[in-house]
Amino acid sequence: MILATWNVNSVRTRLDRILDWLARRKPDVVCLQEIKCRDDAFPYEGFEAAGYHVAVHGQPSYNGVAILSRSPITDVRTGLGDELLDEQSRLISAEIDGVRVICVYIPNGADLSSDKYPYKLRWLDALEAQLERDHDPDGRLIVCGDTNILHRDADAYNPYYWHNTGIGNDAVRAHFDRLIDWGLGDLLATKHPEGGIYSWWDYRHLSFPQNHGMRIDHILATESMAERCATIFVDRDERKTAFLGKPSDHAPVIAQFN
DNA sequence: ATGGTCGTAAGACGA
Repeated sequence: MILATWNVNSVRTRLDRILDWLARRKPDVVCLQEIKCRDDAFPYEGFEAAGYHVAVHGQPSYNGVAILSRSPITDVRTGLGDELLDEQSRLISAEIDGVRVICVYIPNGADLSSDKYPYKLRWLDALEAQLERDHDPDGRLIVCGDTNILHRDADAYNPYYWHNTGIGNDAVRAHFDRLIDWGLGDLLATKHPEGGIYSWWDYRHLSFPQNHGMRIDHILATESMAERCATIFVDRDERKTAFLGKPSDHAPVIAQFN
């Protein structure tokens, strides 16, 4: 099974590029974030014609997540069971071939003085509660998406810049630690502990050509899935403008499981 | 290292 996660920054603007990528990479499961459209505006037809089942949890303008799968999707669930947090569409999960796949778009958090920062902490609390309540670290589980968390200094060009922000401060890193402690492995960090591999580059400041990026898109998995992971990489070509036109500011992360 | 870019949707706002 090939599984990918990709913050596409608008699924409608990026549709042709995503379909071209699906044809080339042939992933079995794709978790999309920032689709930025309502459920009824999602381009189902293109993905279904490409052979994918689709589960969507949309929202106009901001946020929105979806799962694509070659195998049938069952038991779709959305949100965190918290009225305030579920005003924003940031979580969808489904059962696919006996694996629970949770697709997340964790809040950015912004500056620590912003009210978006406590919102992020509340969101992470609720995610951890959902794992405790509904899932089993001994089961087959993948949690992936745009986590908006810089977990290790090795995962950013300039980690110090992020240390006093909602992306990389100690409190947010401690939340990531708790996900690991619960029983999730960071598959890319396990395979490539040296770091220096990024999944996001700011649109500004020529960040991508200079490789001034950060790894904030993760594929986390319980041990029974982690041990089946053969390869994992960031598909950097999808961040290139010259390749197929306007890219998202994120590149896909792709993992292959035996 | 963040004025400098995007997407959405029609002027900011979020990232």
